[in-house]
Amino acid sequence: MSLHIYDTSTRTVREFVPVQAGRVSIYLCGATVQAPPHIGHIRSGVNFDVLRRWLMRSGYEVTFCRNVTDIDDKIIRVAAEEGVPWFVVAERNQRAFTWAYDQLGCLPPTVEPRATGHVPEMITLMQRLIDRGHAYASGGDVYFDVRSWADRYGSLSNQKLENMRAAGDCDDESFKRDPRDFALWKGEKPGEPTWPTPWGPGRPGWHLECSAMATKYLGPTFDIHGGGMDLIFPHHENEIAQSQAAGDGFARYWMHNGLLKIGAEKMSKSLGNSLLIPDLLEKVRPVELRYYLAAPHYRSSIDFSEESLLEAAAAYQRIEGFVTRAAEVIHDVDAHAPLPQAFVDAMDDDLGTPQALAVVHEVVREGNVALSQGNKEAVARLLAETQNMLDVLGLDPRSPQWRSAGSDLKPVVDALVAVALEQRAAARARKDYAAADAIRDSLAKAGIVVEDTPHGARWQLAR
RNA sequence: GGUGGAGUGGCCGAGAGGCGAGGCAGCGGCCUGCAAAGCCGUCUACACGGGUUCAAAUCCCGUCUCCACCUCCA
Repeated sequence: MSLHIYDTSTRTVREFVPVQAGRVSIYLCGATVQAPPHIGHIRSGVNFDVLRRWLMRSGYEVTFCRNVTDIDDKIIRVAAEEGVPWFVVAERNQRAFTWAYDQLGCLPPTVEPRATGHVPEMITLMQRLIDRGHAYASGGDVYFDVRSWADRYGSLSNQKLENMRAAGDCDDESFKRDPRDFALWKGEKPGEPTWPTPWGPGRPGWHLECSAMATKYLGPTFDIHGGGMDLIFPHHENEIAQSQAAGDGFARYWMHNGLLKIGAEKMSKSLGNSLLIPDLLEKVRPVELRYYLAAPHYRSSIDFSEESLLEAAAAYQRIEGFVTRAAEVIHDVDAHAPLPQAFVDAMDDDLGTPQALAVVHEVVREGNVALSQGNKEAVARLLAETQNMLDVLGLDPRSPQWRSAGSDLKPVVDALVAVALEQRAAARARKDYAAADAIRDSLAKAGIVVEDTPHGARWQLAR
């Protein structure tokens, strides 16, 4: 089986066939940088990072474009409230997003274009739409004419034009020919930043930037467009309308990740129930948070709870424990060892990470058995399989990404703990268990967990 | 009103006609000086009511509950 993915626009699972053999182009709707990211934003980043890693592992060369929309109503409003220029807010929040993506081990995008850097491309796109009779300038704004595209508008979200409500995305609706028309460009308003256009100064509306930037970096027709399910309508519907009405093929597959809920309600900036990344990283390590986000299927919603987050951390520690113990025995891991077929099948079936992780856990169990039997050959094979599977998911505990900071102190601590462990071993040898346990207890108080093995004691930091 | 999705064991979370995914927690055992880790075994399921079928968590009909989107959203 080759990769099959669920395509929102056809509502079916389709075989993935790229435009160009061996290459995949992906456009992911990133952030509107009006606030710092919450866990739901980062889930989207992690889900599509897994897609990207799986495509890379499958031999594709991947161009991954993740945009930043750095101008919109809320950014302007927040800036006004703070009494700072709009770009101060945008830059600050973009940095927060970048930090969070990095923390969670998302590979940096191939290109990360910003809306305000692509006004000329937007102007070109608007001109093309006007020339073809699908857009019009009115009252300083530029609108997309949905009735000129009535047959196809609504195809992604499976809705009919007559069932849609008015857009309400501008101050004076009277400039519109139809209330459902949406703004490509918003005319100048007092106190707002502007860029010059043939139709007067103004700023981008939401939607236009993604069409302009996707086409610029990926071409008029590209492979996969992704984002959260809440973007299906209107954002992605409008992107399709703009691009296809202008004559571009646009995305061939549409993928949407499920939303993060809290208490059965969607997490959203506007609902004020956001869980921010720094707060979560006080409870679990970044890699454990990534496991939590990657373990359920990407199209399922996740109902956040601290209990399930901690469970995920425990599950990850089980995997990590095997990798750590096995790596003490096996020093050369074959990064090109074949993946278990069940894992490949799970990933090829619309990124079935739950089943893929079940395979990981099964291999870990086998690995633990091999480890206790001292079967080095089997341990080497199972460790390689485990690490290669984890690498696809961005969860390999041995990758540089997850090596704990301050590791230059590790040899020092190791030597100090070794002294204590020698004394404990001596106490145990003379059956002075009180003394042995006292040493173990005092190490535990220092955050060091001691485990006895047939080959001596080993230690690690408590989590 | 329109569109889409969901309800699975104590908990998380897959699966989509037959063989009980996996994890967390619990219980029993092995191992251990005691632990820890690990291993083995084990308990508890498919919202409800009908139907189809040799066989239904899975298909069909109906019902209930919940969520998302229908121009702020990832």
